[in-house]
Amino acid sequence: MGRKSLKEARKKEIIKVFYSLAKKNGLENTSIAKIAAKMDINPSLIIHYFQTREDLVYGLVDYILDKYKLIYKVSAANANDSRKALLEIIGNIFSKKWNALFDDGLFYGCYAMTFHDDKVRDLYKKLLDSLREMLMGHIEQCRADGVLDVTDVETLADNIFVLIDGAYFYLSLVSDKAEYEQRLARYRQQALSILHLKEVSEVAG
Amino acid sequence: MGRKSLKEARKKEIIKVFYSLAKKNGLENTSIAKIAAKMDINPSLIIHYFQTREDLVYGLVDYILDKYKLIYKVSAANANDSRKALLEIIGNIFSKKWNALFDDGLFYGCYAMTFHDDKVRDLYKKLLDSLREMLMGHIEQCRADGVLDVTDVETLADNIFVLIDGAYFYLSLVSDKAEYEQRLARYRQQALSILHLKEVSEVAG
DNA sequence: TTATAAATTGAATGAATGTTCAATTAATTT
DNA sequence: AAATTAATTGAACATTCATTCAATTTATAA
Repeated sequence: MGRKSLKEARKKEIIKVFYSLAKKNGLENTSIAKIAAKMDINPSLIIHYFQTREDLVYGLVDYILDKYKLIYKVSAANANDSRKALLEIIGNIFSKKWNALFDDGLFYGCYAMTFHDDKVRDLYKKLLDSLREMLMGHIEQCRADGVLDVTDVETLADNIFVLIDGAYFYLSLVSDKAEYEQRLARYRQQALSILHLKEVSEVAG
Repeated sequence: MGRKSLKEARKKEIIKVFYSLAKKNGLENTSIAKIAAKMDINPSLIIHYFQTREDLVYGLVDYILDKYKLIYKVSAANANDSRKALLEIIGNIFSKKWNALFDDGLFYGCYAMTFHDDKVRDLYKKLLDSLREMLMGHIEQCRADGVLDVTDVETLADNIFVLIDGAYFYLSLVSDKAEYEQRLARYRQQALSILHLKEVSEVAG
């Protein structure tokens, strides 16, 4: 009885427009009214789905973190080869795929919110911790398969994450394309070096 | 003739209040009106000194980056001993001094602005680059003094910075005090290890 | 066709925003 | 004391903001 609910689909649409506008103009310059204008709908419709702007922002954070997670995804082709899986992840992280997949500006913009919003902080913390767990799992698997010789898996994983976060922090300020790619390649090499892995051949994506 | 100008002193006062409010409530929740209310002055006075809110924010960014720079300052006592100087810097960076000196939340908040504001981007880029130059200078001096055995000074300095930025990115989400300090100590050790320096004794601060 | 439930609109709200301008107060020099 | 310059106030501005609520449109099931 009654009309079919479009709730979830519509919410996602709204968040996508929110994302694209905030990517262009910044989080603080993106209002509900502007999102509505871009979608050619009434602002009150956005409030209808997200009760407050706060909730809308939480939705955006969820969306962003979901995208972020994708970078760590291992393709089916490499799922059963622990070494290839690890190489694929490292490859994805230090590649243009990163930039294609999502916007660093928004990632840092929402990250800055973690300092004043406990919910956002929890979302970020949980995501980052789960990614660490995931990477530790892969490393552990490599060790079990005799591919890697490690004693402290957790520290090793942490070193990789420090490298990632530190690398992109400065990289985001490098506008020269050549320098950007050069650095990216160096950081990838460094990651492989930390893992005592050598980049022998192409890895399926 | 006429009244003495308080301009610079007053501007600094305003920025300090801006800083403290933004630290507590976030950059986007801190308006000119709120700053004025806190100072018990008229909002138009703030506009009188900073013509637009934009300029006010630039003032804040300057203020924050100046504070940031202080962490890399070497005390007079260690200025002539290249090894001690380097140890002091590393010590300062991976210590509570960092948090005492300034707020990471605002640092990241302004950092997020770099993605949409060219001026802020330039300010950040120039600061970070000048710090790299500075560290390279110290490392170079250590090499000249036979304290350090390095070939590629620039890469070495970059590795240190990646460690710093990567470390604090995750650290800012660690709320457990014990874990925080434990990690901090480990990252400091790692920095020293990268530099092939050993932490022998206390260093004057 | 009618009942129902969700989607959507539209108008209105009050509060807060940054900014303006003229008027006033306060300090300093001649 | 008069002139001068800066500090500061106070009132007003148009905009934008998130949010409210009632009314209307649209799709689906009975």
